[in-house]
Amino acid sequence: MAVKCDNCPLRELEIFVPFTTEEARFMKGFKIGELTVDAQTPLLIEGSNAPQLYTVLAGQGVRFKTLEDGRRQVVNFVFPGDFIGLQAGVMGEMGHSITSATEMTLCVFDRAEIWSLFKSHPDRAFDLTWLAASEEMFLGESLATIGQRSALEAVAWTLQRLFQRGEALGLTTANEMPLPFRQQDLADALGLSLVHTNKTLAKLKDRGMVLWQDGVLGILDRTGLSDVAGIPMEALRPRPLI
Amino acid sequence: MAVKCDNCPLRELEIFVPFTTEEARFMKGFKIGELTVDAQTPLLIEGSNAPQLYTVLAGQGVRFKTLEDGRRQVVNFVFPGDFIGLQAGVMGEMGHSITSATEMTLCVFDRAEIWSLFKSHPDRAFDLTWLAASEEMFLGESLATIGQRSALEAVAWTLQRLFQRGEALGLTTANEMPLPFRQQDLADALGLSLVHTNKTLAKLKDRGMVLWQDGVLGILDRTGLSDVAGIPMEALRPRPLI
DNA sequence: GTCACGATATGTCGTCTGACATACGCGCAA
DNA sequence: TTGCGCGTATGTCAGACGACATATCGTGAC
Repeated sequence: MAVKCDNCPLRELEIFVPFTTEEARFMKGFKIGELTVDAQTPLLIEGSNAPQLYTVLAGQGVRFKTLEDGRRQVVNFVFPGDFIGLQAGVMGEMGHSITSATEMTLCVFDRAEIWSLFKSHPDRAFDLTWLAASEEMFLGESLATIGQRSALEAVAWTLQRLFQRGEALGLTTANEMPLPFRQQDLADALGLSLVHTNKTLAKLKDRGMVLWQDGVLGILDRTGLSDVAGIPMEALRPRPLI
Repeated sequence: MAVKCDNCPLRELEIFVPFTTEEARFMKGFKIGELTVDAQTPLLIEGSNAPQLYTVLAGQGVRFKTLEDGRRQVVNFVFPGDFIGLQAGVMGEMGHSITSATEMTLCVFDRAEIWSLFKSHPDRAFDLTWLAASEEMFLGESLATIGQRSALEAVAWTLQRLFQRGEALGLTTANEMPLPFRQQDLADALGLSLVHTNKTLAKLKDRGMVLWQDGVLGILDRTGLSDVAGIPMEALRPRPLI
């Protein structure tokens, strides 16, 4: 890990969420610095109370829980703009771990400053709650996917949601986006075995719907994929940025 | 549905969260009234933007999502003290529906007042975020349960968590608590078929661990159940009340 | 009383998914 | 070059879970 500030991609993000000058000044004080980590680096650990919170500026990661016997559940995938450490920030304990999947650049905040945010910037505090509620909503959908959908439906649904997120973030070019995760990560996200996930992916590939190779996801048949996934292929609304 | 105020169980709840006089005055203005509904009454509908939010004063309910083809995923069970409608309150849209399982008494709030809460009562706004983060944490655990645990483990885990919640709320007497849900609700919560849920429950009953009959859950072997569930059988921390 | 309906219970059989084995390609180190 | 580890791919077999059928019990309508 090394703190650095060059080549900062923050400008990109400011396109999405324009700050007022006062807000910018406050957030600047809120911000401790920037952090760049390598791929496969643990950022936050389940059960810990991290003193620092992050906003992802670049790179991707994985949120996951580990059961006592080693089984792993991927709770969500982390993308630029995501806020990391909210649970530690308000509850004093993370419910899951977070690890980078690629090199990541993070905006670092001080946990103790959350209070001042609630006191002096209620609109930003509201955004924080919005993020938490949004995450809760997504987890509810994931629950429905894992609980109710078949393996084929679940994989199609997940790839579609990932691509929708990519589109909302401008990570896509034509019908492709970077997806630097392993099949094992997807399997752990869906509660499927690695082998069955692989075979299910092969089925979607055979049907000419998706192509996921070398860390790049390609959507070849949007409508077909939507039919299998059971949700319309529309883009997502933008999220507030903390 | 009928609004009434007699026989109000609010006193009970105030034991857990003492308000300052100013807070009490504010919350009193925040509160519109009380609502009592029969069992099996829809309270909030997925996708809707309810003008009113609730805190559960008495009774139990179910949060659930419905897929296009009718499949149902129970997201969580609702107990006294739970806040209902947060997603509609901050995002303008519910991600799941909520239906009462028993007769329920609810404290009614105005959705529009959430803003004033953030502006003038940052500590209460913080509690709101705490609740959202807490719910997110629980959903993460549920994901891990549905995704990773076997049917037997999952049922044991759920019954244990339900009993822990009951203990934290003072709903338990000795080793029993009211659990007015159907086996179908549990099945939909775990992504299992009704039949398999029934057989799994029978297995736990045969082992002398639990007894769930006539809306009453009895824990006969706490340590045995904990072993199967894979989590220690300790009580939960109290939650803030909105 | 009796009929219908919902919830729970239990058996049989089929299938979706997991476990295990094996193979291929690639990057990396000796 | 050779060997090793990691991720991906594919086949066979086994098991957990779902689908269907059926039965019991209690409640409510008539």
